[in-house]
Amino acid sequence: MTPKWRELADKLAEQIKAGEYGPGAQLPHIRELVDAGEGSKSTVHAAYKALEAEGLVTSSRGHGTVVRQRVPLKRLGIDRYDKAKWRDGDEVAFIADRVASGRAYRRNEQTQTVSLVEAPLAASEAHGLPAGAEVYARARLVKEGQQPTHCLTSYYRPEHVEGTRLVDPTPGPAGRGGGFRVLYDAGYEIDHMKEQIFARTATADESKLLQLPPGEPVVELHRTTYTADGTVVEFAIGVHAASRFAWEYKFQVPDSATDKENPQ
Amino acid sequence: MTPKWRELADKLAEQIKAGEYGPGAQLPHIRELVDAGEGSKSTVHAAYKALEAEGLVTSSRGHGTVVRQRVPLKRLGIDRYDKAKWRDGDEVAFIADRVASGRAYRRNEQTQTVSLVEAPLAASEAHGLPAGAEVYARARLVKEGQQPTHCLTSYYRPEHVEGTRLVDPTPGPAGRGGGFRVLYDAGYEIDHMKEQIFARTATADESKLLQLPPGEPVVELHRTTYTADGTVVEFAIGVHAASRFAWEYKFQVPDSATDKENPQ
DNA sequence: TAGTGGTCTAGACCACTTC
DNA sequence: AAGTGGTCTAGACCACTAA
Repeated sequence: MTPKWRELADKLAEQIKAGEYGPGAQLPHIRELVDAGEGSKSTVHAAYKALEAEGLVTSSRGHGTVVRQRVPLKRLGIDRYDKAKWRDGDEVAFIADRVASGRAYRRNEQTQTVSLVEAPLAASEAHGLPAGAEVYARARLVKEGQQPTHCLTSYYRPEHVEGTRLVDPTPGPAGRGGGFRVLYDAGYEIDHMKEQIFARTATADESKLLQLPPGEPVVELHRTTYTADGTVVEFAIGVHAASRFAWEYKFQVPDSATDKENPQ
Repeated sequence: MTPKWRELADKLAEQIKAGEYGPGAQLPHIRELVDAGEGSKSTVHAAYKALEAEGLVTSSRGHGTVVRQRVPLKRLGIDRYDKAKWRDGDEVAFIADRVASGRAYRRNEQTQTVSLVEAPLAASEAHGLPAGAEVYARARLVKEGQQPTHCLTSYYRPEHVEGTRLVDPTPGPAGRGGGFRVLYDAGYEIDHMKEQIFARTATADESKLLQLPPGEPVVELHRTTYTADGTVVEFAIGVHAASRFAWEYKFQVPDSATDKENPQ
């Protein structure tokens, strides 16, 4: 037996997908549907909550229930790390990202804090340090206009960054060229990377920080950055609002029969 | 004002994280908490639903509410496509996956259907076909024991696969070596790939198919497979239960200043 | 102040599982 | 039959927004 609220939710979802309610359109008010005989207030509310969980609508008190705008996914390819962007030019990496994607840059779209902390487990493992070793953590919250889109925390070994402007706790991007430029100037040129990606629902804290509706998925990205000799110079953890990003990777199909030194 | 059901859910979540309720443990029955003064049945139920949406517990009628087992993330690296697995050996690709990860293979863990369909938009674009062109769709649902973990639909151009055993609608993997082997035997050796990844909440249909609690995140994977001359021979869309998989990619940091023919 | 969604209750009833 | 979670109602009340 499919519940009544499910049937109502499916009916509305179909109407939304059919375009009967376009992005930004108001859905019928809860009390209207109650009067129309769709069930009690709790039942209609349950249907609306399901639609919200499925990412189709957002509800807010005083306003009503509105069909969500779908922001186009920002595609993240590996050219966002192009050395030319942060080594040769004056651009800060993430500004280059904005320019490339045709979005305007505004000040205060990124805030950062730097501090010496006990490394989280994943960070100490990536750096090959004992559990609980101290590392520098550079945390930033990145916004698109008013709306936070993701937060990113980089972990550095103290001996790699002490004395550089990376550990200067000034808000804003880490100066010209960003973090990779600072490492480059300190003699650590980045060479290759490993990215690990998985999705989960946001914790209560993250929902608040990224201003997400409860239950929204986030994508967690673990990025390990190496120099040519294999030294890990940065390990970063990003938490991204899943609705805003897609990742893209291109690679050769490996062949262990002929390719004894396969990079992966 | 944080609602009563939220407070109860947070209290229980903390107890779960503290290990007071280990994996597999029974949470108090709804009616017990009602009697204990935690609120009405609906209120306690709302708290339990929240915990379920957060992936901490599963409820089922007749049984009760039980703390979820955390299955370790299966890491998907690009070696899962290793040519040696499907070209040289007898292994079907996904069986090789199981062997590599130390899991037993059982029959009927994959079902498949093959049919000639109108290409979905993403598939026609990937193949460079006009919208609505006909393609072969090979859809399979992959399970881990009883539990479905992901579904995967491959789209092929008719001229690439007609007359091969790929379009023979027999359940089970596409014979020895799987789909890539069939293409190889037909003269299309795969060479490189593009994978696009993003996360979203499951639709109602997917929740049912993958047996996920409502609101669970899924990861959608778009895979485009090319031969050496750039012909697209397969475009696949996968929908994965987010709690079961992580993706891993390694790559060189690009440098457009020296590397004019950058692959990405 | 009026209208919106959100919470909560008490109790009836349903669907499923186990005994 | 007994016990589990799930659904549904009718109505009261709360929190927030807009005019």
